[in-house]
Amino acid sequence: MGYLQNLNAAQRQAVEHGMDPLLIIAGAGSGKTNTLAHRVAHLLKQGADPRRILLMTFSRRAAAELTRQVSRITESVMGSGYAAEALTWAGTFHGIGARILRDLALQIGLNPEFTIHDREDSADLMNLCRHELGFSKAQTRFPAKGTCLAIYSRVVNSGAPLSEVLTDHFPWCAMWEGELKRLFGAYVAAKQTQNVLDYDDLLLAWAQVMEDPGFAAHLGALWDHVLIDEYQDTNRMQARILLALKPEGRGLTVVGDDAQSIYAFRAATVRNILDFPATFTPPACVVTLERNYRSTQPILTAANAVIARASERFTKDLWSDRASTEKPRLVNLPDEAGQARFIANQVLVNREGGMTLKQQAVLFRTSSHSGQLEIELTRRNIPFVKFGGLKFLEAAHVKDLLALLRFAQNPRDRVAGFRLLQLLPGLGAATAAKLLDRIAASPDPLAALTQMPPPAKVTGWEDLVSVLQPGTWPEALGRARLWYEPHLDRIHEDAEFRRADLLQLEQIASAYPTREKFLTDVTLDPPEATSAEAGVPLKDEDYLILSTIHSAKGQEWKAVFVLNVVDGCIPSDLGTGQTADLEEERRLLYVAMTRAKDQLTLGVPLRFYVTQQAKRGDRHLLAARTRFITSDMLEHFDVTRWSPRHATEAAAPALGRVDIRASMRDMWG
DNA sequence: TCTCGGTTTGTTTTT
DNA sequence: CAAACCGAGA
Repeated sequence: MGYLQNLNAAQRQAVEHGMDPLLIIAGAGSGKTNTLAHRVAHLLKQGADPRRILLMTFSRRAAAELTRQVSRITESVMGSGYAAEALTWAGTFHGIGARILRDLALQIGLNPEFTIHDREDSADLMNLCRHELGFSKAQTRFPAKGTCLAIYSRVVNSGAPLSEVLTDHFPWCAMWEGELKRLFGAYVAAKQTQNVLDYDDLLLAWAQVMEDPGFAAHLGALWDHVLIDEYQDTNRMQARILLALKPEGRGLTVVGDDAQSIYAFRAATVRNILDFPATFTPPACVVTLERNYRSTQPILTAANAVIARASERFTKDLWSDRASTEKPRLVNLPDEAGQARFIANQVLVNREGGMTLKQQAVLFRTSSHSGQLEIELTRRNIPFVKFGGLKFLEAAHVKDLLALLRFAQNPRDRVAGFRLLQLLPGLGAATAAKLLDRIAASPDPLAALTQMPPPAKVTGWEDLVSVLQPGTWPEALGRARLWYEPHLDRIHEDAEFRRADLLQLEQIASAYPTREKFLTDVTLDPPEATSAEAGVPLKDEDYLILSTIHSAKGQEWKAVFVLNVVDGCIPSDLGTGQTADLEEERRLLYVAMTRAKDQLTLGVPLRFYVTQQAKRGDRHLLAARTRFITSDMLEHFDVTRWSPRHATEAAAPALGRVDIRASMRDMWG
């Protein structure tokens, strides 16, 4: 078994473990994906049927990475020609849920043509209900649509009663409990009549299907092996589903690390991991991987020091035999602009030293923190790609076109219809609502729309009706884009950039066999960035990675920079002082630090300019180093100060023509 | 009833 | 500094 030679004892134990339930506690960089991939390959080698393996990961990207590794290993073991594409059940909980629900739709009282709402769509629908119930007119302010949805989602995902969720997480909304209950009732009713599901429904409906012994047995029998990655980020409902799938735990493997749990805000609970062993009799086997293959020991020492202060903790310290004399750097900087210039300098220094841009990443707590840096990078012609933050789907023009497709797919989808109809000049909210009411009352909404006389004072009605008629895919999308074209020009100043996005969307969509498959996939796994942003490089070019810490999960780079390691950013000051929230912020910093292989740099800007002020104003606040790095931990860092004041910087040096020695001198100037 | 312009508000993280 | 909201004019 040559392929097992590269594994250490613990990894090997995990790979060769039999059918009994197994929990793998895998610290950061401990070869988790590799171990999981080897286990799958090992199962296949032993004759397991790839179509009877269910593989659920946190993100689509993780699923793709895992399947890639599995196929690499199986090919080396069993010779090429053994395709890991046969792993037909690999994806996210939500993606798998959508697939199961669509398959079973007719048997569980769902219309199989259902469409899926993303977060913004759900918030819009919540808003419609909020208006209909008259809550938006209340004399005291009613919670905003996003807040309402967050509360609803938390109740569904945690399984806790509304009152408890309110007092624990939304105390300022507690006075609205009665209204919220009514609102959520209306929201659920609206989803059902409109034949739409939101993200939470994909899990909720699945969990409810599992309550039925017949369906539970049927689904449980589909798979011999069920493997779950990032188990620390699952919530109670997901655990329920899993348990109903494999009540005795046979063939069940879960992998996770409680120190990296950063999705509690989405009702993920570490209890899932902690309680896993004792759920079964005899208890599940636990394998712990604590040898780190990623980072140098000084980086791990610092990260361990940070996580050691966590109030509750279950995994041990990581260790590595990658010695290094280079401690992680903690750099004090005058302000955010200085931080941006420092990082741009350092990135170029690394690059001159032979590290490509792709081997470096800048991480931050919230998407907006990278604003200054993006400006600096653009100014210096350093290409970058940003993960997390503004999504392709959130751009108005993309949403417009998708609304058209979704409405064609499901004419009862009120959110889509509402948006679509108002694109026509002369047609506003009131008219749109009236039209939608009328077609929703008909058994065949599309026919009703088609036969309807054009509303007065509205132009372009006939074109809209004709583009909604059924057609072949993907030609229908081409027609849709052509229809949208004049509206795009009319609505948006920068139509040119946006047109490129729509072409890209068409490109992506043409790879799908049907409109329904495309729509499902695009909401569950949206493309990352828009091309409207400046300086988006081509795929094969070298570029720097900018990412939120959340989106950086599971990834690694040679050099990692963390922005704003300052109280108020990490931890975010929105955390309202709840200890549980605070602990999550600590783990967030830990996750960021453990992404680095060779070089780790934490930026601490001392001054923040307040955003809301008169132009050229000088209101600012002084920030302090994050509370998670106390002064007694500073021995693990190389603490320096950098100021651009004395730096005689050349105006926007182009990439490739950089005087390293000068920039190194300037660094400490 | 629609649109436009001014005012207010609130602002993570993601499937 | 956006986006949501509100009120006046068309």
